[in-house]
Order: sequence, then C-alpha cells, then structure tokens
Amino acid sequence: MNRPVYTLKDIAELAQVSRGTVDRVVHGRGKVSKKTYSKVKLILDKIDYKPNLVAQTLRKGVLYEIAVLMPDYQYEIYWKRAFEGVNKAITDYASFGITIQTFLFNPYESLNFKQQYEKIVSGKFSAVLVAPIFYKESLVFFSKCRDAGLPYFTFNTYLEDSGAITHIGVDLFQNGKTAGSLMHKVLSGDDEYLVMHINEELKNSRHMQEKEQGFNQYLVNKGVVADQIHVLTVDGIEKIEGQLMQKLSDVDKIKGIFVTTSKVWMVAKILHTHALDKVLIGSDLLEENVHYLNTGIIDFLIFQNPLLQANLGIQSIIDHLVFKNKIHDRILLPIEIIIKENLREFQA
Amino acid sequence: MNRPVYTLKDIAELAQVSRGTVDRVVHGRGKVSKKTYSKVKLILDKIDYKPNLVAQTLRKGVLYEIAVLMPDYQYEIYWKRAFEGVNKAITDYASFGITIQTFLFNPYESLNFKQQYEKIVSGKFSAVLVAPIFYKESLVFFSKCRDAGLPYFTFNTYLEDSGAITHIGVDLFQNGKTAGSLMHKVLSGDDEYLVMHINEELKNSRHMQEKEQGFNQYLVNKGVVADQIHVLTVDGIEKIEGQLMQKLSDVDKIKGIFVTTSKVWMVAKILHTHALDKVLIGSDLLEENVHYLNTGIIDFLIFQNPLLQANLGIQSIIDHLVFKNKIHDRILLPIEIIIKENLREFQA
DNA sequence: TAGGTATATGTGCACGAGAACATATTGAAA
DNA sequence: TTTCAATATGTTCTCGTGCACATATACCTA
Repeated sequence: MNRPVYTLKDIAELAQVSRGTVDRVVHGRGKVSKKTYSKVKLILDKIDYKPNLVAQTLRKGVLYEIAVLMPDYQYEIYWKRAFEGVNKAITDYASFGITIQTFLFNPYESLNFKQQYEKIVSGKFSAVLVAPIFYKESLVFFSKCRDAGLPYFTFNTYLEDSGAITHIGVDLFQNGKTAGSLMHKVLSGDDEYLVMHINEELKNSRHMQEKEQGFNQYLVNKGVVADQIHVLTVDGIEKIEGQLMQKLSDVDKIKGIFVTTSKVWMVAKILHTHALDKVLIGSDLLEENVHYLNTGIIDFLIFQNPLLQANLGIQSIIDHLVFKNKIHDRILLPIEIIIKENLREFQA
Repeated sequence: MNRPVYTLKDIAELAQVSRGTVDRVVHGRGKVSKKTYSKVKLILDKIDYKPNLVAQTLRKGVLYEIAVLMPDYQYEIYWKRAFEGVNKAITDYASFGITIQTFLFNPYESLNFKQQYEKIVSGKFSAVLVAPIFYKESLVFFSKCRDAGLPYFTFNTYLEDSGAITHIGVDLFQNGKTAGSLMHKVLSGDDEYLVMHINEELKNSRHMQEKEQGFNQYLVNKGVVADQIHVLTVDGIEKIEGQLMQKLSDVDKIKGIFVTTSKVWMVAKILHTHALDKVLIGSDLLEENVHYLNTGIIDFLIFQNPLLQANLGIQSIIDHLVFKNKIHDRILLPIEIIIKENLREFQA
C-alpha cells in the first residue's frame, strides 16, 4: 500500500552521485551537467520524490509566509468571523513552520486597499488570500501578483477569470433559491413576496442581484406568477421605514420579505414597531439579526460561514504550497439555514 | 507581542549546565541532583519552555499515533462520511509526524467492538477517538483506557460521565426542537403531527427519545396541544407500511411527519406510492434520503455532519497531545438544515 | 588515602534538507 | 602540454531534539 519514503541520500546512492547534486536537480539550481541531470531526474520522477517537510522546516525555520488581505471588522462587523478564521489558522499552523500575516483595509476606502496590497506585493510572501471586494482595484492587484510570481487565492467575493488558483465562497444564486424555497414552504398559494435590497454601497450590488435572481427563479418554477413578486430597492437607511410601509400598504397581500443584505434587522425593527407579522428572511449572523431571530421577528437567516471561508482559504493555500496539489478552482461552502433552534452552535 | 523562542541550548546556557541535563529535567528522566533540578526547573517554568515540534518530529520519526474506533460503513452507510473525515485527517497530518490507525467494527456485533478495542489497548497509541455506540461495552473500554493511561475522546454518541477528555457531537434535544420549529412554521393551526421511530436497533433508542422530547417541547411551547402530536414506533421494517397507513387513516388531520432516524426514505417511499402529501422531516444524507429530498417528498433533512465530527475529533486530539491545551469537555456541532436548494454543498 | 561504585553531568551523533564552501573535472587559449 | 577559468560535483555544517555513550564528580569502604 504505502510506498517507501525516499530521502536525498537514498536517491544519491541510487544515482551514484552526491546528495548535493540531487539537491541541485530537485531545486533546479543549475550547475549540473545534462547527463547527470537526466539520470537523477529519471529516478526522481520514478519514485515521485517529496522532500521531508519536517526536515525542511527545521532547516529553514519558516516554511512559508502567507499574507491575508481582507476588510477590517472595525468598519464592517461581518468580517469579524473571517478574521477569527484566519487567527485560528495562525495558531494551528504556527508550530509547523507556516506563518500568516494579516493586512486589514477599510472596506469603504479603495485607496486603503491599495496601500495594503502594496505592502504585500513588495513583501516576501509565498501566497496571498484576498477578499477582493473592490472590483477594479483587485484586478490591478492580481496583475501585480502575477508579475511578482505570487500565487493568489480569493474568498467571499467571486470574480470571474480572476486568475486565482482557488476561490472559496458560496453560490449566491443558490442562496436566493434557498430563500425562495423556504418562503414558499411557509406561505400559501396567493400570498405575495417582497425582495428588499438595502443598498448602502454599490460594491454589493452584484451580490444582491444574484440572490434576487435565484429567489425569483425558484418561485417562478413553482408556479408563482411574476406579479406576486415585488422588489424594493432602498438606497439610504433613513428612507427604509417610509418606503417599506408605503409598499406594504399598497400591496397588502405581501406576506413574506426577503432581504438580500445583512441589514435585515432594520426591517425587523420596523415590522416590530408596527406589529406586523410577515415571514422574514435575511442574511448573516450580526448581533442585531440574531436578536430579532430570537424574538421571532426574523424567521430564517441564511449564513455563509465567513470563519470557515477564511479558514478553508488558508488550508487551500497550504495544500497548494506544501503538497503541490492541483485542487479545485472553486470551493463552494454550504449555505446554512439558521433558525432560532439551531442558532447556538453557529455562534460558538 | 511574541515572546522569544528558547531552545534547549539557550536554557542550558542560562542555567550553566549542559543540554543533556536540561533534557533530563524536561523529561524527568532522573539522574539529576536536587540542586540542579530546581535550578533548571525554575528557568523552564519562567520561560514556559515548549520543545520544538519540528525538531522533535524529525528526530523521532513519528510524533504521535492515534487510534480511531468506529463502525464499519459496510454495515451502516451513515458512517461512511465519518470515515472520510478520518481519512482527510490522515493525509492532512501525515507530513507532520502524526499517524492515524483506524479500527472498524460491525455496529451490530458488540463482540466485534471488543475485539477491536483489545487491539487498541494492547497497542502503543497516544490517544484514541471512539464512537461509543455500545453502552456497556464502552464503559469497559474506557476503564481499560484509564488503566493503560490512554487518553480517549468520544464522538457521535454522548455518554455522560464517560471520562472522555472531549466529546464531539450534536445536541439531539435541540435537533428535535429544530424539526419541531420547521414543521410548525410550515403547518397551520389545527394540523396534527406525527413522530415516527423506526427502531431496528435498541442502541438508537436514547437518540430517538431525545429528539422526540425536543420536538414535543417546541410544539407545546407554541401552544400545540398534546392531542395534536402522535407517536408511532415501528419495530420492524416490514411493518412500516401497514402501521403508517393505519395511523394516517385513523387521524386524517396529520399533516407533518418527523422521522427520528435516518430511515425516513422508507416513509417517503410509502407516501409517494399512496400519493400522499405531507410535510416530511428526517435525518442524515443517505443516498435514498437525498433522492426523496430532490423529488420533493422529503421537505427537510437534519444533518449532523459526521465527516466534520470525525475530523474535529482528530483535531481535538492533536490539540491535546501536541499543544497540551485543556479544551472544552464537549464540542457541539451545528445542526444543519438541508433542503433541496442547499443540498449540493453538503455532499461535496 | 587508594580504589571502587553510584550518581551526576557533558558530549557526540542521528534525523533530512539546504546552502556555503571545497574540491574535482572539463575545455579552451597560449 | 601547460595554465587558468568555468563548470560540475562532493563535503560539511546547521537547524533542535533525543538518546547513547563518555566523562566527571561524590560518596563509601577497606
């Protein structure tokens, strides 16, 4: 079953050369005659030599340094969990010679994003994990990484053709479908639906679109007619209450509301003060959302485990660096459905 | 922030003794005078010396050997995922000097369980992870472990006061509450509920009880009266259809069925052949269950990620052995709610 | 006090890889 | 053919631990 493990010494003996020469072939450090090179290379390939990581780490002190570039949770609490995921990875892998350095940026300042990525590009990292929430700036960053020969991995925000080795995230379309399905199970035949976009920031707009489309597609497949699905886009927090109440009084058959962003608690608050009973679905485990889930105003929260995303991101990088595995282009994480009763374990 | 890392050599210099002496103090190998011992020990404590794992692994070849004792999925397909979780851990940690040996037993033969654990007890393992599905036999095993000074961790099946260092599992009561909540959201006021236990094996009975209690408690709290909740215990697969159809014709207000075991697909099959439309909730991602989830007969599956349980089990052991962390007594994993729309990612 | 034996302490090697340094081999020009 | 450089190959030391072995003290007895 298990093939024997060869060391440099073994190979040196097999090839009748010295360890140093084998080492040069392994690392392509030149200074090897063609003849010896091919002789050693042949053996190397046949036995699929993998250097002993432990020895490598002991010798080099540090095996790999990984950079993480993500928003600072001081500005957006959503990122706190992702940060924790990175921290977990830091402690988990420190003893094995892998160090991780975190670069946080203000998610409302693309300039700050640039400042941080400059540090990474000019540093001496083996790979970088990034949450590319700024579209244009990220493309520039990627091209700089390619120039520097720095492998990059993305999480949270998917950019098509980014050139990232692996992306770790969730399928937003499916996320919307999940919301649609849950709501459809709970409501009955001629009830009507409302999709709400609470849109402080343009950078989220694609996210919201995808979710809406998934939501619609599910319902339409189930025979809900387009007239039964309403959309409300609010582009300022102060306008929410007015616009929502207007909509609900215009269309009193609306029985379910799907909020595409994490600001669902604002809707919950409004429903609560007006004593309105609707099926309410939102995203993310913000403290406020959890509160309204517990009080029963929010029925479902859909959760894209940011802690796990970040943690898996690091793991993928290590897989790539250490084990040289060609892994998946895209790792899709579960879309978690959260209700009051299964909330606790997700908060741990 | 980061304290400096001391090596044996550093400490030897600080204490004005040789590396060998420090080594003897660290490992308590005797042959050290009281005076030197306390001198070295003092320094050791002050700087909180932790041996370099990498060097240790290089020197010793293997750092730790971990045994896993769990059912063979050839007999019960549920365990396949757990097995995969263990395998993942094996490949993940192999390079770091941690080897894992798996001992599978027939979950219908307690004798086989004993045979396997004997091998572990008489082996040279550093720790063991066990799914203690046989109550009495497990207690014996635990006491043998304690005698042998072998730390043990449990997963999947929780035994109170087992003496395990950590248990990894899900809260079954909460599992039942989750089912109750989901069903209550979907059904309306005077619909009635049915809890089904499909009980091939006594060993599952406690599981099923806990789930039923959680289910009941939730509904009763919501004002559902006890008369609306029916229970059907089936103790032979061949009797399911007869008993179920009898029940449903007796009580035609039953609109939702909660099956406490993973055999929910059998109920789905029956409902399907009789063209009955009920809200159906069950457990576990068996192939058959997934099929009926996809065809819409099963509405929700509640999932206790066995892969993650096993994987986290190994991780806890490593935390304990390598980092000597005193961690939690009990790790509770999320209760995952699965519908057709978010199924895909859980199967990966 | 010499001799011997416990007991205490110090030293050297191995683990496998990496890299600096040392040595050997080639080839071309004088 | 000699000389020198360029290239090719071999050797040795380092990383931190663990353990076997070597050496050094202390203690006891004749």
